[in-house]
Amino acid sequence: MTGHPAIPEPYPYLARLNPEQREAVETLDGPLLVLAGAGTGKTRVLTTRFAHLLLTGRAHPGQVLAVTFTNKAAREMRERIAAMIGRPVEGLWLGTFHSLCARMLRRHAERVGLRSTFTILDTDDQLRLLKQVMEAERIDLKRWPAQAMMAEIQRWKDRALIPTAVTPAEDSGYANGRGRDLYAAYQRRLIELNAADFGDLLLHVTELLKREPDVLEEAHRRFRYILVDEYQDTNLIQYLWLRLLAQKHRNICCVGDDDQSIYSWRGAEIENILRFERDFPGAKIVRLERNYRSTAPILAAASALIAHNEGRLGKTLRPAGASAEGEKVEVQALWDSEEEARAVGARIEALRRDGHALAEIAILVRAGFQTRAFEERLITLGIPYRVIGGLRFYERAEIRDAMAYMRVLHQPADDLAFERIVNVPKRGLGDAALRLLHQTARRESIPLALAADRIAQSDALKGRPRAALAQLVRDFARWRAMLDREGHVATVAAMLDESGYTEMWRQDRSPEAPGRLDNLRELVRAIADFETLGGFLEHVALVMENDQVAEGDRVSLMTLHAAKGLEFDTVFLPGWEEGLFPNQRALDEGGAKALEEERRLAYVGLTRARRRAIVSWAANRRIYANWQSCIPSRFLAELPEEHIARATASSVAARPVDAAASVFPAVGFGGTHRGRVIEAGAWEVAPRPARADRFSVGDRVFHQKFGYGTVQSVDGDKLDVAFPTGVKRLLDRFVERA
DNA sequence: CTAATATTTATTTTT
DNA sequence: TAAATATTAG
Repeated sequence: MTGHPAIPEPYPYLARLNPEQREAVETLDGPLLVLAGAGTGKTRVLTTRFAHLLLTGRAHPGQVLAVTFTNKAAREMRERIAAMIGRPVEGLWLGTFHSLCARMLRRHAERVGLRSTFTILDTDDQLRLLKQVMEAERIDLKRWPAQAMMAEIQRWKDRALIPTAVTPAEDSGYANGRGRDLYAAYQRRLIELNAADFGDLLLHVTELLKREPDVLEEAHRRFRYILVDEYQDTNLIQYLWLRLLAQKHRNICCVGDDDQSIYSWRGAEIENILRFERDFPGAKIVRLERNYRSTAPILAAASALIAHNEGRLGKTLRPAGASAEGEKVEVQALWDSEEEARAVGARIEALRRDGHALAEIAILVRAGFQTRAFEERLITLGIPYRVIGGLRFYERAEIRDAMAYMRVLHQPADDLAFERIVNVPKRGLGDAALRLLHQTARRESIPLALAADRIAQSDALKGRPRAALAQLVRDFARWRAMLDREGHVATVAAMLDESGYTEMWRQDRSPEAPGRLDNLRELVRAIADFETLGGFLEHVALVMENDQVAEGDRVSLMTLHAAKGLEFDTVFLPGWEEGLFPNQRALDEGGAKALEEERRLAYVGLTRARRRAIVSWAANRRIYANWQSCIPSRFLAELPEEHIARATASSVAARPVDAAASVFPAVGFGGTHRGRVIEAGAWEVAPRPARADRFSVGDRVFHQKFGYGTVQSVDGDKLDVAFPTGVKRLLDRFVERA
């Protein structure tokens, strides 16, 4: 890869780059767009470029602003830069849009009416607050769900619109056109609570950069070079923020892949990357097209598929090196989602027998509910797996409760937190007490915590509630004093104990309770990693840590969205049916544009695979209550025939009742594929018995695996059958009359 | 305040 | 269908 071995290279790491990568690293001045296809060494370019800026003396660590979308990406980049430099680098402005904005906003909080201790609200708090605002404005929440209003507010914030900037054209007319007022009231409440939601972090900072020349100047003085990862996923306000920061020096390098833009529904505007050249005149564009990840057939399949999209800058992935060979991409037609799960399970077993690591296998689905069938099958087969995504640690109720205690301790004006814990554990402070608290707080314009103090000293409440409230007020005063003397770790531990919160879970007899106590212990342990309570709270708000420790050799199960940025030797892509993928609802909402985004999702899925991609679709799928027969996804027809091996399970082929089955001719099983015999047994395909062909108790039956047995009971299509090896519960279609 | 009952709604979710 | 949420009754 090195062009001139005779000339000594002052920067040896450059020699490890291919020419395009090298160009992307060495073009330090002026705007640069790096179009980095999947698996083309994007992260390497980004980190090398950062290190190069430092090592050439172009910039000090604090003069580079590097933005990512996820904390994971930021962490990875930080580690790789440290590895290249040879030591951890201090003072980097490297992080997510939100964490960088939070950092900037804390410096200038007072300019937007906040204090630097402001709380960052999560989605749950946001919604609760908005509901309160809407109730106060006498909006009928049944007619106008707060959820929808929240979505609209978020859309406005993504588009950099403060309440006064919302024009009728941007207003959907929600709540009889009162959306804008509600938005304004919501923003006022946030300031009163000394709080900001996620959108505010960018909104406030962008407003500051626009309005306050000295803030902008300071930023320009500081940031000489800007690096942006995943540029295709930026929304309008992120784009504006970047443009404001970059307008002076114009040293902005954006890395992205328009073909992997899959977050438009979160406000991402693919147009940002498509019109980069117009936004930054004189911009240079470098394309990274050498793919170091996947085999030629996988790349050919992915390329052919994505070529069906119109709005793209255009790139072709070429296999790097000698990976021109490889297995064809398999396309399997199965009877239903259960057969699909069995086929995938059997294939995984076979891979495992051949010595493949389970950690190198992933099942990528379009929608979360699809994982269930696979989970059940993997459990049955005893194959370890992990589901990535889903519940996050900091979203669990016990963690959020504990966090609320800490928030009240740290920032007594945090009414949302106070409200959450005032009666957790139960203190006899119900609706009536809460209403009184709110009344007092509103009348005197004070936070709830302070109102609690007033009420405890007055005789507005009597008996048990009054004593409980007084106790809570005294407790918080004591914990706050303790915080200064004994530090945050000891204080939080004491607070959770003395408040009775831990005791509440100890008393709880539900099966989850012990796990929750474990989580609480883990939480207290995590606090020790931070110097201050404020630092910890910010971490939790912004770094909703979601990556489970990759312990053990397990199959990964996740959505296609969650898979972006990951890679595996073997990737299963089930559920390629019209309606599911491409998703009907997405199509209904977004039309042709949405179809292209669905296709990009398919592209992302395929390009996750290094060596093997197995796509499948099921002719029947149960949607809610009833079964529905499915048509194969149009994406299947867009795959290039010469790189594809198609197979149709006999259960589908035997029943060419609909158009679905006739699209692919049956190939049957027991055929050979790349020289290996696929045993029919591995597919566990059996003809379905006709509807009338029911079993009754006492019937003798035969099963492929368990042999002969006797039917013990019948429950719909499920049978309990006594085999010599024991009683098994199975579906009637897997046994035949003996 | 809790428990039973009715109602709703089911795509993706980087922060 | 089934889970989550909202409402109502006790």
